[in-house]
Amino acid sequence: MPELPEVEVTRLSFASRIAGARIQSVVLGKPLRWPLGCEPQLLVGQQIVGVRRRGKYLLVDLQGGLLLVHLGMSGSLTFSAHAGPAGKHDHFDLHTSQGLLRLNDPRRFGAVVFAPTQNSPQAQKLLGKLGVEPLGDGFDLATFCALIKKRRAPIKQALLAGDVVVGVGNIYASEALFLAGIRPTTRCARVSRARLALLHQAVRSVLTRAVEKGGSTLRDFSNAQGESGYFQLEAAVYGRAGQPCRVCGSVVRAIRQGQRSTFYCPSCQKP
DNA sequence: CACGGATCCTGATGGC
DNA sequence: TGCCATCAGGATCCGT
Repeated sequence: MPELPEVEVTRLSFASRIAGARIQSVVLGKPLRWPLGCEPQLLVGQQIVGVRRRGKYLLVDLQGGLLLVHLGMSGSLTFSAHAGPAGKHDHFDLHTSQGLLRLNDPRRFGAVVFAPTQNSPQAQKLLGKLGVEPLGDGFDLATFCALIKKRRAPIKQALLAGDVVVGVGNIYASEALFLAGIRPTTRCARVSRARLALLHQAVRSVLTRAVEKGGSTLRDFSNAQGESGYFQLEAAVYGRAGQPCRVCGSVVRAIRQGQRSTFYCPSCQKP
């Protein structure tokens, strides 16, 4: 489901409300992608210090460790004062003194994993190979160019891989490449430095705008307060195959790359 | 080691 | 309450 903007919007919607809460009980549903990695009882009584984000992971800091929460393709979090009974797709409930944090995830590609510290093997297995944060200071153009130039894969695949820059998923990869005027199939090494500079800026701007809009283009996205209706951000190319490009009027095309849909404008985006 | 494909799972949608 | 194929926001694992 969620790319960086949706994860960040989710974080912003409950981080301050859950901070300081004490965990009262943990209820697990069906298995998620990975096991929790500790006895649920270990969490009970711990205080929640805060919620950070790394890539598409939410890091729920506890006094004695942290929970790494990933929403996979179809996950969403809610945090509410009054807890209803768990539904069919509610697979992780964290009852706290300040409300219930609940993960709903029909496809169960998501996960909640406990780690004793962020440097522990459990955490590093998931976080250790992640690329730089696109909205942070570490996302500098020279490093971005150097890493991309080393590769031979199509540029879109490199964006999605997450080991150069994190948080860019299938929707925003197509959107950023459109903004930069780069054909998604172009091999990394063949993208000019000038266009990589445009792409570097496009990644920042498309993600920033999506966070500001409250999480985008996703049809069924809602934040942890259950607020939806955030669909103001119009995609330039994603999901618009056969429709006219908003810039030049050419017909937007859809192709498959690595089992994922890619959309582009054949005249605005040059190979 | 970098790459491409298969894979986990459920639900929505559209053709027949 | 039809059946079947295809597709969906992710990312790991495995063979080459």
